[in-house]
Amino acid sequence: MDGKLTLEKIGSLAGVSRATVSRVINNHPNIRKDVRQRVLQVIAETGYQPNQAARSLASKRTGLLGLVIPRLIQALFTDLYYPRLIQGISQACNESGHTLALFIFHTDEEEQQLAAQVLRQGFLDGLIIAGMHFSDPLNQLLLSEKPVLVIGEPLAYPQASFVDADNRLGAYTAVAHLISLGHQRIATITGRLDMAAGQQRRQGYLDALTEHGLPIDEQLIVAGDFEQEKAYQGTLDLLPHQPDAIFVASDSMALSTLRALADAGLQVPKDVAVVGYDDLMAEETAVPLINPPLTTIRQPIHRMGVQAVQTLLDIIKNPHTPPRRVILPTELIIRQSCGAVQ
Amino acid sequence: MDGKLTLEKIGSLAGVSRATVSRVINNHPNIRKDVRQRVLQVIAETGYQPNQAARSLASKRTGLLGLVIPRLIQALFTDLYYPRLIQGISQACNESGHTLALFIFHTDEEEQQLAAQVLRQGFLDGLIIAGMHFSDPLNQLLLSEKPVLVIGEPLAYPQASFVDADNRLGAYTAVAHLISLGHQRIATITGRLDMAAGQQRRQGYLDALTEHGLPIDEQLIVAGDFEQEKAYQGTLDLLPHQPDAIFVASDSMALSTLRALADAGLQVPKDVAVVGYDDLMAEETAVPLINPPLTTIRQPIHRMGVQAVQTLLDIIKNPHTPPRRVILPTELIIRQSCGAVQ
DNA sequence: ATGAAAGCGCTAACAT
DNA sequence: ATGTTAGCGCTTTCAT
Repeated sequence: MDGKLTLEKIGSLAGVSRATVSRVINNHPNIRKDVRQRVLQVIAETGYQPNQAARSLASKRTGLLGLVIPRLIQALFTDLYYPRLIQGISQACNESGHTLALFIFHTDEEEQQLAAQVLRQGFLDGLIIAGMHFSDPLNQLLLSEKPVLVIGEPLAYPQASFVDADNRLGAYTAVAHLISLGHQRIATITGRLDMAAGQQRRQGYLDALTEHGLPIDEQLIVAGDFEQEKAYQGTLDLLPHQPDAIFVASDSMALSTLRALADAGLQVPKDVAVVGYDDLMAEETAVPLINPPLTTIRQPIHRMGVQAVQTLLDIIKNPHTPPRRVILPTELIIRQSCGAVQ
Repeated sequence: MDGKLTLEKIGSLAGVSRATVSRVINNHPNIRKDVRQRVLQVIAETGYQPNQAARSLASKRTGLLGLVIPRLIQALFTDLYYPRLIQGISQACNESGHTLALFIFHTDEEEQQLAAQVLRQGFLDGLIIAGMHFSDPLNQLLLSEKPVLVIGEPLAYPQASFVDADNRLGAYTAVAHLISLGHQRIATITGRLDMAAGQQRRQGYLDALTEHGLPIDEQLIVAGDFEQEKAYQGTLDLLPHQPDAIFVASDSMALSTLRALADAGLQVPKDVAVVGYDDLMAEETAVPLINPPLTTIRQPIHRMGVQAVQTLLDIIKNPHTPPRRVILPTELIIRQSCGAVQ
């Protein structure tokens, strides 16, 4: 009974041609009210669902947006950045009637192999790439004809459209806050410097010191990589230079810093103040148990996801227009680790 | 130059018909070695990519597997269960040459509306549903013709295929462990009892007490819902009945229990031992900072994801066969909160 | 082992 | 405002 419904059949049931039914389904103008009603009626009664493949073949659109997440497995396991991003992206997809295809690459080979396949002809209407770094083989995707939007400014590709949070200003705010609390020897543990997030947060740190007339001391700058191990060691390495505060470029690293300081017998914030970045330790879970609760810069991750989809759809709709550069604001979240509050 | 490549064109370049090229691409047998070579050669040289929509239209397969996650936003924000599950599912999809379409529902309406659309004709080859509860509107998806696999046993639909971890045995193991440590008044905070995970873990708790000759004391059983708030209050409610240990049906709730006990001035594990469930506080992040580190039951979440895809593909390949019931083992992870180690 | 040809179900240009 | 018709690019019988 079911399963064999086609436009043609719906048309004959409604007493119109299949073209009219198609127009009704696709919300074309210039359809008589009563005809539209009748057609919708039949569609509802029969439970007809258009065949997606046929639509795609004829229209050259699939309604599929791809989200590509590179091989930094660690991050996906470790914190809630990607879950929140995906949440935002998914929500925006639902709202715009698109479907989200998720590509997570687990190995370099997979990344190489599948990257090409992601671009399969007529498979995706557009592509969102999250978390690239400079030498990422995913960069090749940026060169395709397909509409692409990157999350996190891709420094090596100034012509690419992207959505990002204001890393420089976020870091600046964090450090300025520490300065306002009276700290003078403010150290930093940076993120990966081959990613915009790492570079720009470092720049914000430097700018804050400079603009407030504090000297830049290279010994107070440790190169991290967003991973915990280096952050732990980096913190220990900083101690001989007696920082009175540390700005750590991610919360995940900041946890290691807290641990290292505790292991060294130092109290936070009494001996050393700490500010993180990301606000990924959700209130509801770990925060109340982390001691002391982490002052940090919150990124509007969910909104970045939503924005990414909206911007991508705009690119799809208006190709051959200048690249989009969307930069969202961040927010200073004050908790105990900076010493501003008890 | 590019972009207009079709089977026909590849065929003429290789000196064969388009049918032969199709066979080569789809690894059909009965193709002369040299012909296959020649065709593959041309494909590689031209960078030809088959048009997905056309393939789907003709073959009635899309290579798309859907993953549906119901509207329990909270969970996605809060812990790493879904990220790990998605990771496993994605990996298995990559390996089998399928693409993962992700559907996250954020509101009830979305769930109602989109659930039908997920079933759009010829859009998905199959469907994985994660984290349903009894009255979930998603249950309607189980009634469709489409191959469906559920993660987490759907108690109301005994004929559905599913993958789950052994909740009952996991809980049993946790409680038996507490008993072996000499605890006598073991309380529990259960999960949602309208989900198998909640019900079965509760059953495991009961079985462990019974089999070890301990009495069941209803006052030591608090109904939780996998959320933090009830767990906090539930823990406080338990205290007058002087439990010497608490088995909490999820790590997330167990954190609240730890907090409540601390707030009540009780020491863990000295005054009260605690065992959680899930092992979602990844070693690399919060664990070292949670005090005391949580003894817990680890679920093979990643493997459940992989298994889900494999089982679904098996169902797609062999329809009209009995439902699959895959139950994976769990593992007791001993840390400090149970008092077994220092 | 290969080719010819018939669709798959829809959209969109064209015609009226 | 609606119908007619020509593909879209592939898979899959059916021949040979």
